[in-house]
Amino acid sequence: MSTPSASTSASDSAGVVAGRHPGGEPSRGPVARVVLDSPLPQLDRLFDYRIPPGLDAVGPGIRVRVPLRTAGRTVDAFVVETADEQQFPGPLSDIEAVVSDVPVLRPEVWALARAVATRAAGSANDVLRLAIPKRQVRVEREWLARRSAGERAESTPLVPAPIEGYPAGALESVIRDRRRVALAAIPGVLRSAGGEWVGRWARTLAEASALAYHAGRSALVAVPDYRDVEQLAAALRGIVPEGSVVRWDAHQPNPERYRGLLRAAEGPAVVIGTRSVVYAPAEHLGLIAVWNDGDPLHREPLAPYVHARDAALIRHEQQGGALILAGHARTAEVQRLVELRWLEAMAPARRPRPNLVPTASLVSADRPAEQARIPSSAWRAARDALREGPVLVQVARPGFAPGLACAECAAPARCRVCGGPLGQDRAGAIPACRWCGTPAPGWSCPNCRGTRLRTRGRGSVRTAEELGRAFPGVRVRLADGEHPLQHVGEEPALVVATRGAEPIAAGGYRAVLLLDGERMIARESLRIAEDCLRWWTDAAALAADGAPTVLVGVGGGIASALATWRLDDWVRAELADRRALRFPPTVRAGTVVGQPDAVAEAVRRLARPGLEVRGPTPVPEGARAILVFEYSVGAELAVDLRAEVIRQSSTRRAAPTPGKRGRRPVPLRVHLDDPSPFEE
DNA sequence: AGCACGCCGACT
DNA sequence: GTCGGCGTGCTC
Repeated sequence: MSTPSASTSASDSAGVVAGRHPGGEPSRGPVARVVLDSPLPQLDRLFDYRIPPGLDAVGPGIRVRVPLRTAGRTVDAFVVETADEQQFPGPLSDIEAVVSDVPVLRPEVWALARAVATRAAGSANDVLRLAIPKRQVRVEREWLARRSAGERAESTPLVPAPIEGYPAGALESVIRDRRRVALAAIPGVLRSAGGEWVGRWARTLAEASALAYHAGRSALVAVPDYRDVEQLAAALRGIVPEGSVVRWDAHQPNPERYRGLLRAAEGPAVVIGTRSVVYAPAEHLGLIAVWNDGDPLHREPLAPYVHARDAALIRHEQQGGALILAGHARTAEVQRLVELRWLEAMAPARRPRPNLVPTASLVSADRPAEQARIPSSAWRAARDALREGPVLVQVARPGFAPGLACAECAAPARCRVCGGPLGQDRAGAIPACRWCGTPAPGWSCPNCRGTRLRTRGRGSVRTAEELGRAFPGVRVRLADGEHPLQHVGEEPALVVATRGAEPIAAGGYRAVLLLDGERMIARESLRIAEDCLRWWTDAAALAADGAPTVLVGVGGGIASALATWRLDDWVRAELADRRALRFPPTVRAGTVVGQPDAVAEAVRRLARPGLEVRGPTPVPEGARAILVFEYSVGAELAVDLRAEVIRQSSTRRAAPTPGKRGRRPVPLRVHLDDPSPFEE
């Protein structure tokens, strides 16, 4: 077989269809082109339907129901556009009903969904699911009532403040001239106009958003999690009118999300939220910003798996406006764009010089057990700082003991169900698997039949207990996934937090201890160094100005990059290393998973210069092939991959195992820019 | 997904 | 002669 073309037999089949319906003259009259709400890849294109007399409300963006093939079967659809003449050559069916005449699919969002899906070899439908929350009739009625009453969300505009910490006027001109920048955030915390303590980064992005808003445009800001959304919301108070801020995150109940959609579509707004906020409606886009794009939460786990940063780049190209990719530490992806001069690098007016102390050596044999993990310099820093205020202690893992081992033979204790490591949540708790959660009471060692367990490593709970004993009289507070804590006051306290769960302290921490650096950096992953720098800089950024941050147990280049805050030098070298190894993001990589013969056939048909195929290799779901390819062939490859998915989904039937009828055919799953082949 | 169309074996 | 097997392809 030769290389498949994207439009294999489009003209043929159109002819056949027209021939089959000799009575079907292309008709005149109002026609709606709709996108069907169906997961089938072969239905992921526009369909023409006649707008019957009486359905005057049909217009772009509204939700309708349409018949599909047989009477009785109807599906939901969004009207993308209306026209006077049909494009489809056969006879058209009528739109069956208008579900709601509120235009919820805005044209700019449709264009974005289509482009994002095409680039990722996925369905625009799947993207629309992220862009448009479920309809809420009550919310819609309230909104319509308010609107017909002539109420507008406008309130008195506030005067935008100059953006602090960057060269005078620099960031302002980025918003005004709609440029795109890689922004180095300034570490530290400050009090927002509303009196709450927030990271400086949040203030900067709030001010940038306000500038866009005051120019009569919308700003979209994507952050990793709801805690960051709250910081940003706090930073925006007093900077833009209350009614102009829309929150867009999964933590919100659906009615709130739907209300947010309607509000964002209404006109200029500052829409802040987690990854899917990049799909929020914004007819006039003044700014799209992504905070901390290295955080894995920006990866969308639903097909077509598009990273918020990538969606933001596409949206910027389509709609213009300023683009800001900001973080304390720059990602390799952003560094690549800086080196291509597609992004300008923008640094603070003065290089931040946090008081950072790496301590490589940990050996302290003759000290009490509680202190063994903490070098004396860090110990002194904590003790001194605790006289003045809160001290942050960052650890790698939650719980009491992240690992357990046989007390006799020292073999690591593993889960009988999945082979994962056993751990303990509390001292003396029943051991449980850290991967699947299965408890393991009455454990016995498969190696030596021993039944006693010994702890390996220290989680947040154990660290907190030990520090409590070491600093009698000091309040110890715990912050991790199970014990969420967003703010602490300025009274002395030891705050033990897992990475990423650090609360903000009023006035900043008087000292920060990064305890498990050695353990964190030891993990095997392509981006582990990048991740560590992000975890450490984000924690160091919570320190009060001048307060010491001690990185324990890590030396070498990464420690000095952190200590000197020369983070861009470091990521430049990192990207160079990856280029030498042909690793992302200097090339793109993707995976194709499905039945072994289907995957094999797909990769055979996709072969081309600029594409390297690794595998297929067996995986639980069948087989997986890894595609490594140049950016220059990405667009074409995605289109051909998509054609292959459609071809297989409409021709392939039951599994090749004979005899077994009705076996569901495993669809071919495509995941472009999948990081998994490079982890472990 | 459903469902129609189509081209080969045993029935009134 | 035809009823019906489910393989193949389409859904405006």
